[in-house]
Amino acid sequence: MSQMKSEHIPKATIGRLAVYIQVLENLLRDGNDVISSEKLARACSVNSSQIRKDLAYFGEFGVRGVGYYVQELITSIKQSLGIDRIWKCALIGVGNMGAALLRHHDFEKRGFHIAAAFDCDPDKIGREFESLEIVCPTHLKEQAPEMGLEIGIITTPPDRAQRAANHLVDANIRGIINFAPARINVPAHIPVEYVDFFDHLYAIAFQITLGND
Amino acid sequence: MSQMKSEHIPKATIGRLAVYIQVLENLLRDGNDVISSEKLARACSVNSSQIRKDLAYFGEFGVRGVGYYVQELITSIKQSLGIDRIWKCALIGVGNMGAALLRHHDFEKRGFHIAAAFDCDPDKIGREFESLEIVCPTHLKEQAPEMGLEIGIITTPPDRAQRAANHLVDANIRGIINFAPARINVPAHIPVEYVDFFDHLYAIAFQITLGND
DNA sequence: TCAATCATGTGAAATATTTAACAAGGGGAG
DNA sequence: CTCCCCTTGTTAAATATTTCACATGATTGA
Repeated sequence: MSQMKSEHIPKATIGRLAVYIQVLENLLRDGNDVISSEKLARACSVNSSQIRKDLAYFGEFGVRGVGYYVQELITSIKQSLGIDRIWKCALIGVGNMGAALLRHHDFEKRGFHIAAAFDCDPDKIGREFESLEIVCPTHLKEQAPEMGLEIGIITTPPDRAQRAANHLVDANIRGIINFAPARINVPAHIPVEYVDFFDHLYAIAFQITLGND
Repeated sequence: MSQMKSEHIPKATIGRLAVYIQVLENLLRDGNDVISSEKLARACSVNSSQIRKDLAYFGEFGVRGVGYYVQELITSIKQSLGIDRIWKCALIGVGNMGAALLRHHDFEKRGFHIAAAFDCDPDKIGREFESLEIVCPTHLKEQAPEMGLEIGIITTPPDRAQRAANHLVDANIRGIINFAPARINVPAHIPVEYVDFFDHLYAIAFQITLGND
């Protein structure tokens, strides 16, 4: 059980926890059982206090004078993030991006099971893709509770994103990942994350350009 | 020419500029010619001062008493970010993710042209994918300058990411996007961005879990 | 032309995050 | 058992970012 202190947790901390997991899993694969915040910090390119502080939001996972047991720490971080279980997801929009995500089997590996796929294109409805029958989004409201769908993944064109969001909200989904390049409006209690990897390309372009002025 | 003040620019600002572009382009499509920071702020779910301050790093793009001319602002932001031109990219690792990116034609639309694809798998070398011949990464060093490749995209398995990075560095690439779930080491003058959309899934899982404690 | 209005750009105040510094505590050698 | 070493967890200081508040300048209408 994670010994959670209920302080406000910076969003940046959550992002770094994801990095720590990644690095810790690679360390484990290489046979490291124990690691100090100092060494982990170097591997993640962050400050070691940062790591200790990030972890302190959730509990005390280390042993003074020793460091952190890698496997244990991975487990603790996953518990803290709430990814020590399977999350069932509904995907809306089986276009390029949607199809790519359905094929991308890492979802399962990482604990996110895409259990249903929706699309409003009549040509697609009824067809099977990656052993999932494509269903009309109007059925979301009835299927979501039946199937226990909790997270919605929007992969529609931008002008359909809001409609997809409405369907998800209506179906009582608890959180949304939006891959469509458009902002959406949903009730405040439903968290939304926007994914657009062009952000990162822009960041690189900017940094390169900056260096050369 | 962007009237750039050389102050340090927060990374978060770059991320928001990408959001502004997205929202502005949708506004333009809907026939809005002019917009105030206040209205844009609401559409982006940020504070209006934030927008004015973000833009102020790069120049003065608005008209007092009026607001911003949407098309002009888009152009100015793109200039500021250095994305008012085509960037040529080299992709390494034609697996699931790499193939998906090669098929994803938005790259071209957004000004990032994947001009060459590399993979060290002998079965893949020589084959054509999306009208690109897959080449052995050892040829990067000779092809990069010839073709003017500037940005490297790593889509290898995690244990191959560092080797891919080394090839890119050796070929004098100027920036790297790493989709592989592993940290890489490169000289400090080469910017690296890590892309992993599971970060966002973790963030959603965390926020949902938090709400229910 | 002048006043009234409006929204920008910006310096100063309020927050938030990161880093540094160290006290607290576990482990091992003698 | 005690002392010494090592690394954590945490408080306090330093930085960075965001928000507020308003002076500045452009536009419009009388």
